[in-house]
Order: sequence, then C-alpha cells, then structure tokens
Amino acid sequence: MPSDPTTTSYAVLGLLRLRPWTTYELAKQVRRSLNWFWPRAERKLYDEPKRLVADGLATAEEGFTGKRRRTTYAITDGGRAALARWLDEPPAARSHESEGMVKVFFADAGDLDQLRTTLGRLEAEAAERLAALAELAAEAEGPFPERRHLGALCLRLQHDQERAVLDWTRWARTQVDTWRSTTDPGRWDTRAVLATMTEEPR
Amino acid sequence: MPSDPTTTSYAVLGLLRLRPWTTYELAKQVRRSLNWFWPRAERKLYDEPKRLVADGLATAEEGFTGKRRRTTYAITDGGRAALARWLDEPPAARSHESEGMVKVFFADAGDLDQLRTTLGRLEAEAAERLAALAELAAEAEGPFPERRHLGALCLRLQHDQERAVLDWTRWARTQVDTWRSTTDPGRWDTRAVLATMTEEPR
DNA sequence: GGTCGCATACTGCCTTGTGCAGTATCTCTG
DNA sequence: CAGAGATACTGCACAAGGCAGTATGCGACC
Repeated sequence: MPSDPTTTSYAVLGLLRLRPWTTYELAKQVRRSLNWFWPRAERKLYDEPKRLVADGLATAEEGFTGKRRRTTYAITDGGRAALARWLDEPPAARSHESEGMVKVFFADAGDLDQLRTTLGRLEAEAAERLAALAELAAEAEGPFPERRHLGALCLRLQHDQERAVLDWTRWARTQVDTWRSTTDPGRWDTRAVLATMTEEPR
Repeated sequence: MPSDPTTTSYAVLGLLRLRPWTTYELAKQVRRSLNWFWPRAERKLYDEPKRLVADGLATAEEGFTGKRRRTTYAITDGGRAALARWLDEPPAARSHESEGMVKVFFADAGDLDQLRTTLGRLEAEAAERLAALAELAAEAEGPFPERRHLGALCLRLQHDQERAVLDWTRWARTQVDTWRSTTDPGRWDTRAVLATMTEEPR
C-alpha cells in the first residue's frame, strides 16, 4: 500500500482538477505557476501521477500521437474529495533556500569584491524574476480565466517578496560600499540597522 | 572518490571556519542562523562533516565526555581555500516553498472559510517568524561579535521578506472578504490588482 | 523530398535530503 | 537517588533532484 500523498501529490491533483493533462503539459504548467511557491523537478512530475492512479485519486488513459505513446491523466471523484479535505489541514511551514545568502553570510571568508559580485548576482536574479512576474500579470488571457482572481492573489505575494529582495540587494550594496573590508565595517552602525527590526509594528 | 561538495558542505565548512564544533553544537548553530536561508535537517548535519573529512577539508577529533564518545570537527587549510574559491562561483537560484500558497492557489476546490483559515495560519506563521527575528536582532551579544555586521545584513533581508508576507496575508484577508465565493470574486477588480505589478519602477 | 532543429513523451540511475525511531550517556534538580 | 532534559549519535525508508539517454512528431527551409 502506498504511503500518504505528499504536498506534491496534491499540487498535481489540484491541476488535474482543472482539466486532464499529459505529464508533459503538466510539467509545463507547473513551471508557469506552481514553480514560484512549490518548485519540483520535471522528473518528479512524471512519477507523481502514477501514484495518484495507484491511490485511486486519478485515472490514466493511454493514447497515441502516431506511434508515440502518450498518457493522459484525469482526476476522480475520490481525488476531488481528497483535495477538499487536504485544504483543511494546516500547511507545512514555509521554507526559503538561497545559496547567495549563504555566501553573504560567510562573506568574511573572502574579500569585498566577492561580496559585491554576489550581491550583484542576487540583484540580477531578483530583477529577472520580477520582470517574469510582471509579464505574467500583463497577460490578458491565461488558460483559466475563471481562476484569474486566485492567480492574482498569489502573484501579488510573489511580487512583493521579489520586490523586497530586489530593494534589499540595492540597499545592501550601498551599505557594503562603506565598509573597509568584509571583516571590518568601519563606522557602519550595525546597532542602528538591528534596532529598526525591533522597533516595529506587529 | 567522493563527488563535489554541495552547498550544504560549504555551509558547514563556513561554520567550521569560525571555530571547531561537535555535530550537536553545529546542528544548534545552524538552527539559529543558517536555517533562515539554508534549512537542512539535523540528520544531514551529522553526515556532512564526515564527507568534509573524506575530502580533506576538515579534520575529526574523537573525544569523550565520561564514557560518551564525541567527535569534534575543525577546518583545514584546504578547507579555508575551498571556501574562498566557492565564494566566487555564481550562487544557485533562490527557491521558496510554501504549502500554504499551494492551498491558496487551489482554494477554488474548497470554500471561503477554508481559504480564510489558511490565510490566518499563514499570518500567524509570519508573525511568529518576525517575532523570532526581532529577538535575534535584539540580542546584545551573539557568539561572534566580530561577525555582527554580516548577521545584520542577512537578518535585514529575512526581516523584509517576512514583513512582506505578513502584510500580504492581512491584505489578502481584506480582499477575500469581499468575494462571494472562492470561484466568484464578485465586483473585485482582478485587473487593477494585476496592473499594480506591471506599472512599477525597476 | 530530405534533413535539421525543436517539441513531445517518457525512463533509469545515482545522489541528496527528510523524518522518524532507536540507543546511549551526562547533568542538573528536587 | 530518580527523573527530566540535554548531549551525541545511527539506521532505515522514502521524497526529491539532476542528468543522461531514447524515442517519435512536426514544421521550416533548401
């Protein structure tokens, strides 16, 4: 017997609820939307629907494009029910991974130029992502116009977070430029920066 | 021959550069600091130093507390060099995981109450994390006062992102409260929300 | 008509990482 | 002197990532 469905199972199930998909289409759709807050390798998205079928949450239909085999997956009533139940459960804690921040944190193992380069790369990344989000927001017609309001809600958060990162990279750059070295911030007022985080509204 | 060190390897190496640690101490230190932008299970942190030793980047010293075995790891010169070289490499892309956002995105599989509950949980989580960050910022003396400026830089970003999430949860709540159902936003102006993301400074 | 490049549609395999259970010993407190 | 919590790990099963490899379909261009 298969173990409990994972969040990734439910994410795929959520898409299957909208319409049937082949795994290839599923993978592309995930890259457009879910990838922002639930990134999963394409490889994984080819395995996941099989598990859903094994659990009775989806069905698989074999088809052909000429000689090429093609599996289309669709949600079942049991899948729809499981999805609705899952919405009630408390979500797992958020998690952020940023190798760039690890490099900033350990910047004192290198020099100021290395730190500036890392900050520049983080800035470029944030700018690119913000541009990609703006493009998504500008699209007049997405594939599911009846779900546009939910997309807008999610896009808004993604955008605000990306904006925060971009603004930070620029601020960090100006701050670091006043340092004497990665180990000596000179007259930089560390305490003042920290204080802004303690004297804030909740 | 072991494969290339991972980001996690370098993260542990970065801490070993500061002083020698036992894995237990290492795990606790990671939870305090790195966990915010490079979260790794405690289990992994027990394996990682062994690989560093195998690669010649660290050394292990067996010790005893009474009868209890205890391994203390320390960085080598090769480790210090590898760490400095690693700082030059472009960092991997950031990645954010939020099961809560997946639930918001697929909220149309459930009702408004479920969506409101999920938003409430996301808000509580963000508030807790923000409070934890404020506490870290308020600490007069951390274990490495000479690295306080780097900690402040990282803390600032973490704080700004958390703030963005908290503000969003509250905004989202007010918006959702005007909806008729999860599938019908009523007079809510989806287009206006999306427009704010396209008409912005870069 | 042919072939080149890109899209479609997967599978295998190895490594990384998570979560949980289990096994000790040490130290402090009442 | 018992019990609770901290210290210090290991084993195992499963989730997930990354890369290479194997096809076929289809449209563009010569």
